[in-house]
Amino acid sequence: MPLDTVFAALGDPTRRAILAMLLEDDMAVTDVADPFEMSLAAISKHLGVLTAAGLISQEKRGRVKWCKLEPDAMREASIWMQSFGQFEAVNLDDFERFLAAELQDDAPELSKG
Amino acid sequence: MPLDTVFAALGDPTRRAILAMLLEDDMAVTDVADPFEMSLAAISKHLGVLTAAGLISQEKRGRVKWCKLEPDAMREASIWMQSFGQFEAVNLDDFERFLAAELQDDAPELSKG
DNA sequence: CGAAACGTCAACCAAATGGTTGAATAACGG
DNA sequence: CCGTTATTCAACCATTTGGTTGACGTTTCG
Repeated sequence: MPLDTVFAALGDPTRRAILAMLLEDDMAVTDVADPFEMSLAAISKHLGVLTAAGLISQEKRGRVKWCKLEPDAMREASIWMQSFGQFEAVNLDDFERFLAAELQDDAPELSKG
Repeated sequence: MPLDTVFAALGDPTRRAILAMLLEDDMAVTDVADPFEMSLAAISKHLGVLTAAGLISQEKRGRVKWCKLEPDAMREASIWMQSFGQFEAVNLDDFERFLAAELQDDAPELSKG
């Protein structure tokens, strides 16, 4: 069941941090591991979990294995959550304002004040 | 970290099934357990996990403990996910700050529009 | 009162998870 | 070729997870 693996994968803060990093750019395994205070092997395992969940893909070029975010994998899970529609547009006003500010210029200091 | 517990809770199919049941109506623990082929104690544990994650609440009236869906708990997780699927352009740091601010003032009116 | 229903607790178990280390494999680069 | 870099594999370990059973406290009801 993809929902099982996707949600389980997202349940770990290290893996969410990895996804956040990959949001900015594709990365090699070693570079993904760099900011973390754990072994490369541990990160390699986390990447395996993310890959199994379909949240990222890995492609080997030469001796470097590139990790790439696969945002589509979250779609099903996201849709499942939204089916609990009761929780109503998560403050969509605030969210849209956030997005507008975000997409408008490069680095808005929105949390300021 | 709420995201940890929410995602981890959602990673189990039994617990997702329970949430789906509670979508229809509040239920007593025994009735929640009924359709499952596992012990009442096991379901009780699952309900504990869901409660710890804030995804449901439990209120005891008489000898019956009623379980109620708390859809708000999914908001943060849902927003987090949507940032990947649809809004790759957002700055994740800003986004985390937005989330923090958003959740700080206690579930701003989400009642339907 | 005494029995049954509701639910949790405690002890236990197997399997999965998240981490470690050290050796192994593969590809570059001098 | 040989050393170095990139990554995984294998074995191991501690902890958590998801389940079981049986005993236990409450509340309801005949």
